[in-house]
Amino acid sequence: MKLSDAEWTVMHAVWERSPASARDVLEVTEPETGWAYTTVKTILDRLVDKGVLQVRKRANTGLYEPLLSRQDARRNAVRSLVDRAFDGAFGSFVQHLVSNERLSKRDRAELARLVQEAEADDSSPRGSRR
Amino acid sequence: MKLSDAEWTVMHAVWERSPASARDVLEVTEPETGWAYTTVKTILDRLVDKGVLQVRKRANTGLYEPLLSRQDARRNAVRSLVDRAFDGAFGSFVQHLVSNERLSKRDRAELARLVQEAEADDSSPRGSRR
DNA sequence: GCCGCCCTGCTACAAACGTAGTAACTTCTA
DNA sequence: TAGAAGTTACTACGTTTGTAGCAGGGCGGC
Repeated sequence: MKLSDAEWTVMHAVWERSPASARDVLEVTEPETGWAYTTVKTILDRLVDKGVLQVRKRANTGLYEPLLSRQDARRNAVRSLVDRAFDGAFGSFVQHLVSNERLSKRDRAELARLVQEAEADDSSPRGSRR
Repeated sequence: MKLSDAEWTVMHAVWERSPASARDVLEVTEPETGWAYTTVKTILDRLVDKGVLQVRKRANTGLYEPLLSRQDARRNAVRSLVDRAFDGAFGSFVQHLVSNERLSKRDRAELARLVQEAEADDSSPRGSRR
């Protein structure tokens, strides 16, 4: 499932506040976006249509909850980027990151550390996942 | 500059064949996309409008050349992803990659190697970049 | 019980995108 | 040089996205 810019913004708010009313979302996003209440509402509705949010009625107010985790959304986004821009090759992507993005020293250290950790973790028989 | 899916596809072809005629692009993309000639033409024109391609007339045929390198396009795309999905935090992005994307053992090794390389390179006084 | 406020459900509308057709013009080629 | 074949310029049209207004219905306070 593909999220647009505005949808990402709303989703972040929902992930943060879930279950969140439209007003909750507005409160979180308004400072950044200056959106009208109904704008938020429209986006929420579209997200429900897309099946990525679920709505539960509490009195006359809808409470929205994610059906897609932030992590999964991120995974999708990364995959999509890799597909569009790196011809689906995760390797090229990684290579680009390390050689063409300016990682701060800290990022790089972090990256190195995490790689190590992941490496260590690798013995766990978690299965291969396509 | 933000590229759409179709635009990425065309750009890849142009990067590969530059300077490329519309027909060149069609040849490259057709197997994948099944596009009509005019579809390619439309996208090329839009890319020229966006200022990311340049066209030079050769006889009655336009030859297109990138004004944006693949690398820069990729950088933009990565930045945009980080902004949308990771709240602009490159660190979280990197963290996500290593802990939540399934890197193959090879990717991971690659990653580790590249990190090291980059690290070694770091002594060059290239400045800090915001 | 009534009123005001908030919420929802619809509608709207311009820009971007995906995809393509048509007409006219240019350029080989026989 | 006239027709064939390719190329462009323009138009088109449905969908998605960004952004929001309006009208009507319900709920909480007085």
